[in-house]
Amino acid sequence: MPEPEFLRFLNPPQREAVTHGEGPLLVVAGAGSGKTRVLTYRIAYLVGHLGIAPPHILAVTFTNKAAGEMRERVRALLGASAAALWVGTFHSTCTRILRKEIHHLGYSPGFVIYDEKDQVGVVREALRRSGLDERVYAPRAVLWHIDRAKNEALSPEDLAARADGPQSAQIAQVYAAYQQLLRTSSALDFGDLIRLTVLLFERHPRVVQWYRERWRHVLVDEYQDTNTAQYRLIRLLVGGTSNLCVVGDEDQNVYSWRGATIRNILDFEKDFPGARVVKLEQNYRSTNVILQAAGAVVRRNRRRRPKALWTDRPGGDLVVLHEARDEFEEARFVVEEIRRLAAEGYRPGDIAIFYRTNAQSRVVEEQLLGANVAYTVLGGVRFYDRAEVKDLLAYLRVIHNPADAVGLKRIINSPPRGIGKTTVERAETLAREEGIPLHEALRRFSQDDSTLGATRRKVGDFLAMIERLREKAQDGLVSAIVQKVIMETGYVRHLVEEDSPESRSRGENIQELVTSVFAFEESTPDASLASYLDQITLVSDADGLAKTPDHVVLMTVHSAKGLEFPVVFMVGMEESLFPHSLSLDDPEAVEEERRLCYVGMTRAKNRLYLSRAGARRVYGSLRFNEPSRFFAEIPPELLSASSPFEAFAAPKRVHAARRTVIRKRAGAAPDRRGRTIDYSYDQSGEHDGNDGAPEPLPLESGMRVRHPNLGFGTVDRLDGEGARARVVIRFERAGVRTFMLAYAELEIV
DNA sequence: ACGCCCCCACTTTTT
DNA sequence: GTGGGGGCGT
Repeated sequence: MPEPEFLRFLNPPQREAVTHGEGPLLVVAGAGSGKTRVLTYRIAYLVGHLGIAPPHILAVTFTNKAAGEMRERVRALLGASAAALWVGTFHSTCTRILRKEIHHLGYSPGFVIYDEKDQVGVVREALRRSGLDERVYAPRAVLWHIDRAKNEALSPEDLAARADGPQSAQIAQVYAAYQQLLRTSSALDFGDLIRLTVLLFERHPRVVQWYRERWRHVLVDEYQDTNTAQYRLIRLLVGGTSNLCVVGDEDQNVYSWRGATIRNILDFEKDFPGARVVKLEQNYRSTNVILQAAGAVVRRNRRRRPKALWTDRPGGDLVVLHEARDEFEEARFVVEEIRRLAAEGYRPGDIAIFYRTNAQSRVVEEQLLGANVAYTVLGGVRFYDRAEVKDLLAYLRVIHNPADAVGLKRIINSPPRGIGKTTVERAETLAREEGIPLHEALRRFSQDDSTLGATRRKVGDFLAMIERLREKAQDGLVSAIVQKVIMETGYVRHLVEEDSPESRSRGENIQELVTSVFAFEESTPDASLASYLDQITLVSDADGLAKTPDHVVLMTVHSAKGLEFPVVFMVGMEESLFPHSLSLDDPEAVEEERRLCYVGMTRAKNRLYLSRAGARRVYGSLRFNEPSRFFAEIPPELLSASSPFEAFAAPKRVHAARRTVIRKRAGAAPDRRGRTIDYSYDQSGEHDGNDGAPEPLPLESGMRVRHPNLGFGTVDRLDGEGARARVVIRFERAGVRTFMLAYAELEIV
C-alpha cells in the first residue's frame, strides 16, 4: 500500500511515531510539538494504511474537550468511518464499561456518580457510623486519604493492611464504611470508576479478554497525568500485545495532587520492554523568546529528562513583566494592554488571561466589565454546583436510582414539605440497623403504625410522588421529565411565592437548566435520563465552552493546559500565590508549580505578559507578596519591564490598619447578601459602639504574634501612633516572606 | 419543624 | 468575602 499523502505534513520524528506498527510506543512530546496531530494521524494511519477497523481502536484522554477535539480531527481525516472509533476520557470510558459489566461486581448497572460534594456527605455519615468525631477527623482530610487510596486502586482491605498506626487504621475503617454506604446507595465516586474497572478486569478474565479483543490498539494522551489506578487499567487493557501508544511530557505534569505520577512516563521503557521512544522537540507554536523564557523556568526542575525544544520562529517580542501596586491596578494594566492590542489588530478571542486560583478572576472581571470588553470565564463556580440546580438534578438522580441516599436527603424537604431532620435521622438509623437503603427505611415509616400519623402521611406523599415521577420517566424524554419534576414538586412555585431577588435568580438558573436539557437532547442521539446524568457529572463547564471569537477568555493555568492563544497574560505572579503557599514547604510541590508556570507560558504563541501586584487582598486582609521566584528564573535579556522592578518590592506606606472586629450593628445597611454587618475598629476585641477613644495598640515591632489564617509572625513595624497606628506583620514560611496589614484579630504570643 | 443567626473554614488546581 | 453547618429560639 502506498504511503498516505498526509505523511508529507509531518516532520521525521512525527512520521516515525505515526507509522510505528505494533508494540509499545512512547512519544515524548514537548509543548506545542504537535502531539494531537501525531495521535490523530496515527489513528488515521492505523485505519487507512494498516487496515485496523475503527472499532478496534481506543483513544483515551483526560478531558472531554481533548476527546472532542481528537474525534473531530480524526473525522476530518477519515470521514464517516471515524464514528465507530471509541474516543473518551478515562472516566467516561470506564463508565461505559461499568454500565455493561458492573453486575459482575454485585453493583446495580443503574448506579449514579457522586461528585466531590456528595462524597463529603458520605464521609460524614461514614464517620458517624464509625463512631468518630468530625471535629477530630475532618471529613475533607479523611476524603483526601480515601481518594488517594482509590487513585492507587486500593480497596478498604488493602488500606487496612497498610495501616501503620491507630489513626490510619481508623481511616481505613471509615473507608470501608464509606464504601458500604456507596454500595447501598448504588453510587460510585470518580475514583471508583477507575478502581472498580481495574477490579473487574482482574477478577473476571473473560471480561477483560473481551475488551482486549475489541480494542487491539490503545492510545493514551497526557500520559504524564495518569495515576496508578489508570496505569493498571491500561496494562490490563493492552494485555500481552502491548499495542499501546502513549503521548506525554513530564514537564507538563500538573495533577500529582490527583494521584498522577511522573513515574509512569519515566519508567515506560521498563514497564513495556522493547518500547520505541520518539521525541518531538520542534515547537510549532511559540516565538523563540517565549520558548526560551519558559524553558529557563522549567529547567530548574530536577526530575525530568533533559530536552531541547526548538522553533524556527526566531526572535519575537520580549516577555512583558509588569509590577502593579495592587490587584486592581494589575487588572487595569491588563485591560489597557488589551485595548492596545486591539489597535494592533488582535481580536479579543486571541487573548487569554490565566491565574493560579479561581478567586483571582473577580478583580479582572470587574475591570473588563468596566471597560466593556466581552469575556468568558472558564470554570469557577460551576453552574451545576448551584443549590437549585443540584436540587433538581437530585430529583432526577433519585428518580433514576431511588437508593441514592445523598440525593434523597437533599430533596426530601426541598421545597419544604414538613419532613425534618429528626425524621431523616430516624430513617438513617433504621437503614443502618437493617442494612437497607434509605428509601426503604422511609417506605417503612410510611407504612408503619408506630410512626406518627402526620409524618407517616408526609413521607408517604413524598414517596408516592417520586414513584409517580418514576413511572412517567420510564419512556419519556429527559426534558419532559424535568418539566414534570418542576410541576409535581412545586419547586418553581415555591420560588415564585418567595419572590425575592434571590429566588428570581434561582428561577433563571432552573430555566437555564431546562434549556441545557433541550440542548443535550438535540446533540445526543441516544439521550436518556442515565446518559444525561452521566454527562453532567463527567463533563465540566469548561468542556462545553463554545468558541467565541469576540471574547477574552479567563481561566486557571490548570485548565489552560492543551490550549494555545496568540496573547497570554499571567496575573498574580507572586510568591505564595504562584507558587502557591500550600506548596512552599515541599520541594516536589514547588517543582509542580514550576511545571504549571511552564504550561502557562508555553500556551502563548506571540506575546506573553507576566504581572504581579505589590499588595493584594486575600480573604479580606491585605498582603504584600514578593515577586514570584519564577520571574528571576527568566533570563533578563528576554524580558521587558513595563514598570520599575523595585517600585513595589516592599510596602513603603500602608493605609488603614487596626485590629478589627466585625460586629453586627442595628441599623447598618444590608450588604448584597442581605446581611447587616458593620466594620468597626476596636483594638480590645471585646466590644465596639462606645464613643470613647480607643486605647493604644499593645504592640511593638519585633513582637511575636499569631494570625488566625497565616499562623505565627512578627510585627515588622507600626506606622503612626496610638490606636491609629498601622501594623505591618511579617510572616515567613519556607523562606518566603509575606507582609500584611493586621486586619484580623492578632494574638500576642 | 422551621428559620434566623453565628461561626467557621475555605481557596490550589478537576475528572 | 463567601457558603454551609450547627445551634438556638420560636
